Amino acid sequence: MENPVHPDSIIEALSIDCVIFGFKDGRLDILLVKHAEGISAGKWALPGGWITYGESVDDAAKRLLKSLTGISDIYLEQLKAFGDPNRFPLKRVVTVAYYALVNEESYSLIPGFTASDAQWFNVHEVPELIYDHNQILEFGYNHLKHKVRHEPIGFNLLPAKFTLLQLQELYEAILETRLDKSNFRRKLGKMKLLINCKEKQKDVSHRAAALFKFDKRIYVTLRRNGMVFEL
Amino acid sequence: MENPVHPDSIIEALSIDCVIFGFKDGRLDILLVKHAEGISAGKWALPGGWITYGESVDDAAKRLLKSLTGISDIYLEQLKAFGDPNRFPLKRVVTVAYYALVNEESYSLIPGFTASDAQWFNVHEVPELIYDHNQILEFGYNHLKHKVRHEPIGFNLLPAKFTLLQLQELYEAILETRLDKSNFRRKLGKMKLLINCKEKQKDVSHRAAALFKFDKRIYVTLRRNGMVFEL
DNA sequence: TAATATATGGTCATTCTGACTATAAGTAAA
DNA sequence: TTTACTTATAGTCAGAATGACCATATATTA
Repeated sequence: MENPVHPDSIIEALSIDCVIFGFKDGRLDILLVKHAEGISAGKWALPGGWITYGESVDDAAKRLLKSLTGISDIYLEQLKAFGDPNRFPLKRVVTVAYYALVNEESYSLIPGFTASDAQWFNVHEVPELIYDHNQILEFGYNHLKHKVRHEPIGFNLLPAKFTLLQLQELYEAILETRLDKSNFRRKLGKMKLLINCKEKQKDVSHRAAALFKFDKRIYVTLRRNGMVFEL
Repeated sequence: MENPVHPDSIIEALSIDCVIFGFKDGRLDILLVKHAEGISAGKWALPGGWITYGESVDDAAKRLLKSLTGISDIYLEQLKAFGDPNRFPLKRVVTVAYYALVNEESYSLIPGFTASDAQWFNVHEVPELIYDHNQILEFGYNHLKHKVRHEPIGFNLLPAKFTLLQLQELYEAILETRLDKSNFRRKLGKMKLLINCKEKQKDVSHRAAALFKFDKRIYVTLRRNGMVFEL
């Protein structure tokens, strides 16, 4: 009744790929790695790799993300399994895609041993990627657009303390639309999701804005019960 | 560069399981099959099986659902991959769960060759299932609850022509809540999703209600742009 | 001191919501 | 044939939310 294979050996038919979103200066970015070895060496791809027999699929996603980019302890959630029979050359591989939200400033990218480079790309200026990775990215972006309107997950893309304008620009970047500043604030206020840090922005050449953090308790409630972020 | 295995042989590490919801007489049901052979013979389970090298994961889900229950051409969408290393005995198997919405009356269940029985169970009276199938079911039910509030997918559970009360009872069953009849109608009316068939209900012992069908064009728009079904 | 950039708060007509009420149109029981 | 019962369908109304604005405050830089 025991697993006949070593827990460290990989499951040949299964891989992981991560769609990692970052946010900086009002732009929504996506993290890509350049393959250092294998059949797609030199090409850009979503960070990913193989699952072993000893770990859960979720754990594999965490491990791979960390080993390829140095990023850990972030919002990481399963997106979808991609299982077209011809999506991968050489053999049949189904990949389980994950998506993650990162505050870009908090992490310095450290390309791992199978990646020669790791870099942020504007989500609208992505190069051609290997296999079906462009499709996976597209799917992930659409998923994010939908999800951000019903759950307060966008905060994972911001630093711990942020201004209301930063938050608004984040939503504008994701949803590709312009929002009314005053109405946006009113809506956020009623949600009770934000806590005023009683601090001011620094080093800006205009009136400094108040800094906010978000209330994790309310966050849990809103995630459970859903919310409506029609802006 | 060719796949070294026969397209009909199965991918050992991957399976499919389907969470199939049905609706009848105001009750939300779930379809289960009783295994006829193998290590879990005699036990209830979600309908599922193995993926072959020659088919996509989506196609495998369709094939398995049809061969186990006789049901085809329905709303079937991927739910999530479940990948705990110990979820399946004997060997390491990751399963890709799908969920489907069916109008119960439109199909007669035909247990397939590896299932000795196929039967609808009230979603709140489900027996103990094999492996992690109770967890998968739970996940699927929560997913449905969320999704039904942002996309007009509930209609897949109803017959082609239905009354407004039937639609309301469907939402009440899924969301486990009571809704105000008058407000429900007003909201549906504004959505422009329903088309009056200009027909009346028959064989009821009270005033007959108008029958409606739903507008597939509006449906596509609402799925794309999202909607809010706060009732 | 003026120009300008952003912050922050407020107005107001319109629409939406939730809780109710009222009437209509059928069947079934008295 | 009248009455009871069931569901259908329409309407009311106060309060909340929305979208498009406007006004003022506070900071830096020319």
